[in-house]
Amino acid sequence: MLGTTKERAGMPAVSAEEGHTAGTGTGRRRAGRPSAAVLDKAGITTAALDLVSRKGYDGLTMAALAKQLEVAPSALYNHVASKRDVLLLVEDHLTSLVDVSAFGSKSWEDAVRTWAWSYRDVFAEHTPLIPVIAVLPVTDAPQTLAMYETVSKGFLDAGFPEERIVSAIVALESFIFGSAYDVTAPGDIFEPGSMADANPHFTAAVRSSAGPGRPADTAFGLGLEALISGLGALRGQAG
Amino acid sequence: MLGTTKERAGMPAVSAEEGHTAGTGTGRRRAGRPSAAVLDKAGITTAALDLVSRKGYDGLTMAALAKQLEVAPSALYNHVASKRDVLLLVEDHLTSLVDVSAFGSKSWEDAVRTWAWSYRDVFAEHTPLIPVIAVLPVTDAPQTLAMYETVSKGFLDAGFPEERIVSAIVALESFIFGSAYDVTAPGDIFEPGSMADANPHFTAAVRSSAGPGRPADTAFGLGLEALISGLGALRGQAG
DNA sequence: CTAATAAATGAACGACATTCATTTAGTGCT
DNA sequence: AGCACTAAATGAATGTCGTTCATTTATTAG
Repeated sequence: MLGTTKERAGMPAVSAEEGHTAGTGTGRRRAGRPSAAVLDKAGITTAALDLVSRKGYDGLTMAALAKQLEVAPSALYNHVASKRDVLLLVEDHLTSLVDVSAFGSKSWEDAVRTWAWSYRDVFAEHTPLIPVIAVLPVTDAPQTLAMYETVSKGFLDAGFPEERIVSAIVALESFIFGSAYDVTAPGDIFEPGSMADANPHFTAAVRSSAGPGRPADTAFGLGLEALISGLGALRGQAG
Repeated sequence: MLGTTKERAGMPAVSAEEGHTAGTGTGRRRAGRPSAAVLDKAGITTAALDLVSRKGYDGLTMAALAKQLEVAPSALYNHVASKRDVLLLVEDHLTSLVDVSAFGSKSWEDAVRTWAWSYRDVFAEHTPLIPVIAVLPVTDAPQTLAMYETVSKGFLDAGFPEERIVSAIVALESFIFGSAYDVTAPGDIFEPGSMADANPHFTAAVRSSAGPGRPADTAFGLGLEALISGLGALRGQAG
């Protein structure tokens, strides 16, 4: 019931832009409602993104967020119900950064490729969001919904049977989310170490797998091309 | 430096089995080292699994774990360095439940199918582990390493070029982890709600996507078959 | 004008993971 | 045997974090 009426994503003038310099402001605000609202969802979102980019997700605490916005932590709860809500705001903003432009201008294969790589790259920097996203109803995430709309239309126009589109997108998305983790994994994650002798085939496979570019990119490319050709075969079929 | 010498996974007699009845024991243990050790890694692992199955991952706290084992929370830190360590113990145990038996007895396609479904099913019940696993060096996880060994050998025997095996496994695993989340997602996660009108193609796709069985299973089956046929094409090729 | 609501402060709470001093028991060395 | 060292437990304490609540002040609706 709180904060439902006013806030829009229009970034109303100043507060969001100025607040997070967190600088040399003379003193604290006195208690009570200020004449101009200090917080809104857009400002909270950009402050959270800023904080994450500087301090990582460990640094994204309600207290740190409040400090950046120069408010008391409890003030945040007039605009979001929980920290999870903050993460949802961040997630929805990030989704708007995913490149869906190739749907409509390129072939289905190229469009999926562009979209998937972009999607993975965006969330590879934000893996702590993945457990939240994956169980998140899209209802509360307009940008996410917009992305699905564009992608769905691309699949439909490419001749996909309507009943299979959601499954195909979910399959791709699952692969994308899982792959986002790989990007941040340490390079030696598969080093068998002292147990190399007991696992000879795997050890040999690891040793011989070095190629150009990041291993995570190689694996992602491999899986993505497999999915594209496998799923592409559904086009033009009956349900 | 602590607890490195003695403990093995051999489940030494009683402690692991009896401890977690947490029942009508008369009183507290007096301070100081007990004659027979109360804790070991195997006991901690089974107690953690028990706790998770009864209370979920929210219920898996160091305090609750200690209570189940009838020790003080700080006693746990003589055997694990952190809660993350506990999660690693749990993860490695779960990996041993994944069915790799089809490698060696069935065709490569059938073996991958069996393995992948089993792997997904096991971790669908344990999604909070996924962020931990995904970045986890296999060195500390012998069961996990053993699984990779079996799968690697299966790929090699099926004619996969050695340099591609790790990438292929990573691609499959990424898909599996991502898909595990879907299983636990709410059924109405894709309901566009009030924004249905603004996203007609996606809304139509969602409405028409109802089929027999769980939606998560449909999507997983679709993606897995695509990956199997796409990756299977690598067999017998040069690197 | 007045009641309701929105938006801020600041104090407090309850979990939780983790650390530390202390106590007691086993182990290895001479 | 005796002694130092280490292992394994208790119990108290700490610091962080998300969240709630009473209170204050300003805006808005009727």
